[in-house]
Amino acid sequence: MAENLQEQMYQRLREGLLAGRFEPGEALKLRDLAARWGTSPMPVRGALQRLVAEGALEGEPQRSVRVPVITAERLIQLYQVRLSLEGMAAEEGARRLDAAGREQLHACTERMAAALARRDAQGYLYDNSQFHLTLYRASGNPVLLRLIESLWLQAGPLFNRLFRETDLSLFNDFHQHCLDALDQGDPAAARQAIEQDLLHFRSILLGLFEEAVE
Amino acid sequence: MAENLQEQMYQRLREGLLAGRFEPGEALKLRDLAARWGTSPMPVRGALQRLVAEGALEGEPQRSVRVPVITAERLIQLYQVRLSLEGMAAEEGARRLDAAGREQLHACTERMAAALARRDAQGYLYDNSQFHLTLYRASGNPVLLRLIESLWLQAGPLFNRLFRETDLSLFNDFHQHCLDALDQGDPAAARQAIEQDLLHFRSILLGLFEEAVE
DNA sequence: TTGACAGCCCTGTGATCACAAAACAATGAT
DNA sequence: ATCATTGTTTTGTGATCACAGGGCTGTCAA
Repeated sequence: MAENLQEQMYQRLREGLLAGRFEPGEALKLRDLAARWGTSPMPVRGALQRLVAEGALEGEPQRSVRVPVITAERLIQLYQVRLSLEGMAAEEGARRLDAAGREQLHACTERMAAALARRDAQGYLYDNSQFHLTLYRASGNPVLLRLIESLWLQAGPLFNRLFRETDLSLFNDFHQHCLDALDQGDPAAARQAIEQDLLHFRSILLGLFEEAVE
Repeated sequence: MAENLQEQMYQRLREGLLAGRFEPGEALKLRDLAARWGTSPMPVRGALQRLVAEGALEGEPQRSVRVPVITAERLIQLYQVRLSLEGMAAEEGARRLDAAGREQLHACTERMAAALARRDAQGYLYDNSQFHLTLYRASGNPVLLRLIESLWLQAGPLFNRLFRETDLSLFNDFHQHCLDALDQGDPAAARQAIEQDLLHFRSILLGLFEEAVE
């Protein structure tokens, strides 16, 4: 098992959040979660407060912690920052990525193609995140990495809707462009490919909002 | 007073951290702080964990929380991200800032000049932060703002050295350039001014490291 | 004199309890 | 019927206690 209970609770909540298992607007109550996981409310409290501090949940002082409801406006704001941060991480990562890292990225894209073929959105998204993460990690900037992960967590609650409502054919593949750029040693092109990928994803997510308005 | 104790503890710790009242590498111990502020260890624990989650303190699982020691490498990484994020916030803020906001910025620069004249580094830095904050706030992007504040907190422990060791004549003033750009309605120029300001600050801080090596 | 080991103390963690404020529901008046 | 108000329940917060793991020190052997 892990070191301490609070860390376990945090991981479970984070995982559930990224998988979109919590409804936006849902109130996460201490004693409920504690009872469900068989612990005292104490470690759950810590885990929730940590997620609030990271911006993944929102909680006013004396009230229950809630899963944030993402508006289209907030989604745009989120992606404005993601574009800047992940663009930088991609460019810097492209400069420093070694052969082993490139191999990992190739493996990821192959698995993504396979997942796409078998219409497995969840698998696709998982390897997608792995692809981005390993590239960004190569940038060697932990400050940057922490912020990016924080942003991913904030977008998490939207992904459950992707699983259900999205046509898989919408998933385009800018990762191949990125790989080509990496093999040619062109960091600027790698950055551009990543930014294109993010923009494409953003438009898909924004599309979900327009459907919801109807 | 405030709503709950944990929030008060958090504000006190944050303030002390930004003012550089804690030594880098210093271990912050629950019962010590609790006794000093006259509370139980519980709210202090929450406040410390929150600061760890925000990256302002570092704490391994079962060990005491410590004030991070900033290396030159980490400083460079920090400023790489600050440059990108605050540049974006400045440009967007410049686009949306209204007349009242511009008035506040003018007041800030006047106070900064006054502080400089009376050799008050602390006062200068305070109004400096206010200047940046009001400009960034005008960007209307809370996601961005949260990340920037998180980065400021990470650089906090360095500022106490500025108070003591730095020649005030080193403080240059790129804020006037920024104001000019704002009055002319030129967001790109405003961004450039802010970036110049950050780079200048960065070189001052890096200078402190070279002294320390001797 | 120096190295290792054992003991104690210090420190973070988790559980239980007591409390206050907020959310909810039932009851009453208009 | 609708809204305000009051009483009850729920829910987060803080304190105290019990526990376990790490670190430090003193002692003993080589």
